[in-house]
Amino acid sequence: MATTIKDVARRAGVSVATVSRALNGHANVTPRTREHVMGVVAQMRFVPSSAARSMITRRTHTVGALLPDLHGEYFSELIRGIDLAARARGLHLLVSSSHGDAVEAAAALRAMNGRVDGLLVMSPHANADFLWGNLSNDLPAVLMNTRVAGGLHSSFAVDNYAGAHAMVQHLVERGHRRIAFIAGPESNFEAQERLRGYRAAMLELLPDQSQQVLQGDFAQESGFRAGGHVVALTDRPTAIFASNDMMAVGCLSALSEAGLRVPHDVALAGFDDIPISRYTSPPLTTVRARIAELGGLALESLASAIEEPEHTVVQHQTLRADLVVRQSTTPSTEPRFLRPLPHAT
Amino acid sequence: MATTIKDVARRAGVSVATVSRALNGHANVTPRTREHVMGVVAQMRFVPSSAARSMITRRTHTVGALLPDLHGEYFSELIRGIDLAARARGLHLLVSSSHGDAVEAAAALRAMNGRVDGLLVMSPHANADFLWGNLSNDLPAVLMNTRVAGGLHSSFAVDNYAGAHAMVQHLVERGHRRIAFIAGPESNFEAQERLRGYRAAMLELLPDQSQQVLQGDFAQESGFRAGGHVVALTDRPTAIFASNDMMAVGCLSALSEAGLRVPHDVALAGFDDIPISRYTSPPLTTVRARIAELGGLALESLASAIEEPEHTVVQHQTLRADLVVRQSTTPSTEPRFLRPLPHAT
DNA sequence: TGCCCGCATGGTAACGTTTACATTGACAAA
DNA sequence: TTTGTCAATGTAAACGTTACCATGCGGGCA
Repeated sequence: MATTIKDVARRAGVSVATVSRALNGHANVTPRTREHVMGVVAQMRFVPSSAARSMITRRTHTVGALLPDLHGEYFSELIRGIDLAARARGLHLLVSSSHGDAVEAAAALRAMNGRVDGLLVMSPHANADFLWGNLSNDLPAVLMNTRVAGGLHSSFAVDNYAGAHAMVQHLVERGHRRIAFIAGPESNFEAQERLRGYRAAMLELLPDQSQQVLQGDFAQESGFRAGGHVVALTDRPTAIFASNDMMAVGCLSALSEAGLRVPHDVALAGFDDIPISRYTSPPLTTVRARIAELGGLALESLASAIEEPEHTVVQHQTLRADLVVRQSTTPSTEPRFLRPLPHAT
Repeated sequence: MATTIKDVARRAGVSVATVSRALNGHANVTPRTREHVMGVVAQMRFVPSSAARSMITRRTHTVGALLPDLHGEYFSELIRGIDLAARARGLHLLVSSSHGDAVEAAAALRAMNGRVDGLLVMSPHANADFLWGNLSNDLPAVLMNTRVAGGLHSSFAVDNYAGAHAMVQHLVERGHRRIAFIAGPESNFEAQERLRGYRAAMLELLPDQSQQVLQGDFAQESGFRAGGHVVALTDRPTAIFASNDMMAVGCLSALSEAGLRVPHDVALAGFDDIPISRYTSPPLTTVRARIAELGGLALESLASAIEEPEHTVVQHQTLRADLVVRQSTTPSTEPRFLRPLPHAT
């Protein structure tokens, strides 16, 4: 049915090898022949079967992305960063998202095997055993925001710990003492790191204050609930640090429903700097996670690992997380400003 | 290097044909043999080469999604809907997003050829010529939110026209006369339909009022600018209808910066009902576009077109867009309510 | 007992491409 | 003229799987 390289060769009056060479820009083809062949190719609207091609070249020109059950702008930013970098490299992107448990993630991982030249993995289940058990040994993989540190795979991560630490410091500098924290899902590595940053900073800067951690799950709804909870407290915190922007937005909604004004009655901060955080009212003080950049960097690293497997060294890079101060923690008369933090390892 | 079906056959002491049959759950294989073979397969961690497999079966078990340059929650919701439905069907998802111009989109489309069993297309460039020119004729494709109506491909679309119409009607019922509209990108089909709905409803319900359309591009920033513009008007509108939620959020930010209270001083409405719209303050009145459902339905349709190409009929389905009334258009004392609209064709 | 039928399994030709190797022909050097 | 070289092209063998047909074997039936 579909036209093959043989049909093209016949029509062009050359051999299949010549067609193949012309298509792949090989040397040793007369410009005249190449031109003629390409003309026939265009005329017949021939597209080489990537299956047959990748069968022999052992390249699919596709990378897989194994992602957790992500919502909202975090997800779209990540995909955007990856997709952009992939297209620039001429790579296709096979995504597999939203698998709840480890079994599902393992199945997804295995199904990718053979379909992709490399893998981008961001998964709460991605520990060393999981990867070893489900990943073909010779398949390059790059990890994002996971805890497998000393493993065989390169990894990229946002410096969640330092970011959270800096945010607490900012709040303390603004005079806050009772600072509540809305945590993310317990199994999530990023959530753990942010919580760790909060606890460390509190211990360091306000050793006498008790820490106040509310459970959340990174979804807006949980931020809303946490906000409602805070409002009802007798000894209300003067500042709330939500461990992601989505929850901060939910929390903001709960606070304003309760008639509390931000930042006058209570200061509020988030984490991620998703695009929408600039447009809440008041605009949200947060930590810039540069998620798109994370995805792009991970893909670049993966792509070079694919292209030259032997020259590749395993690297673990941490992306700086900058504090972004907006009105949700400062009176609106003060100018907005952006303060970079020193790069943490 | 990698283990092949031959290795498995040799180790199991059977022929490759038997291994293949066992793997694919074919009939005519003794349970005993099958079990034995599967044991060896598991032991050797053998994964069949999907390239070789799809070369002969002419199935890749992958569908492609060609998407425009989307941002924010609209994008993530859409992908989520598609991905979920795809996994349920055992299909993989190859995404290609964010191509600015038609040339880039055409390249992306052609590159998908042969890698996928079918295509999900949402693109401002997706007119009949574009599709015909770049799509293999025998490749099933389903369109989302595009204007190619009478074509060869099934299509699914949100009823943007009726949704926008209903929103204007709601605002009129609440006593508004001067209703401004923040439009989306001019080339975008959805934006056009929403604008058309606004104009038609205005003409029908408030024939003497002049229409007031501000240009936007669906990004928050443009909503923010439009909001700033409205604030400065001498004969200020009493209601603003942003043609998507992202712009509404941006607009809300501009309004509150200017000291205007929503909905007391000015009412505000959006479109899409992205998750965040429930958590703005005040919560946003909007039109529920059910984007995830759109993606899921489109994929279901595509999947059945792939499975039984001859039984498939071209269908054009329009998804009802329900009005969701929240506090941004009603005083907060009134209860929130949800009112479904009659299904429009 | 002999024959036939059906079932489990084996052998092998596809699938469409790339690529190593073979072949051709032209041209220059001897 | 002969011969060697090199560029351009052709030929055919891979790649790993599935599908088709052949084969052998055991059992039921005449």
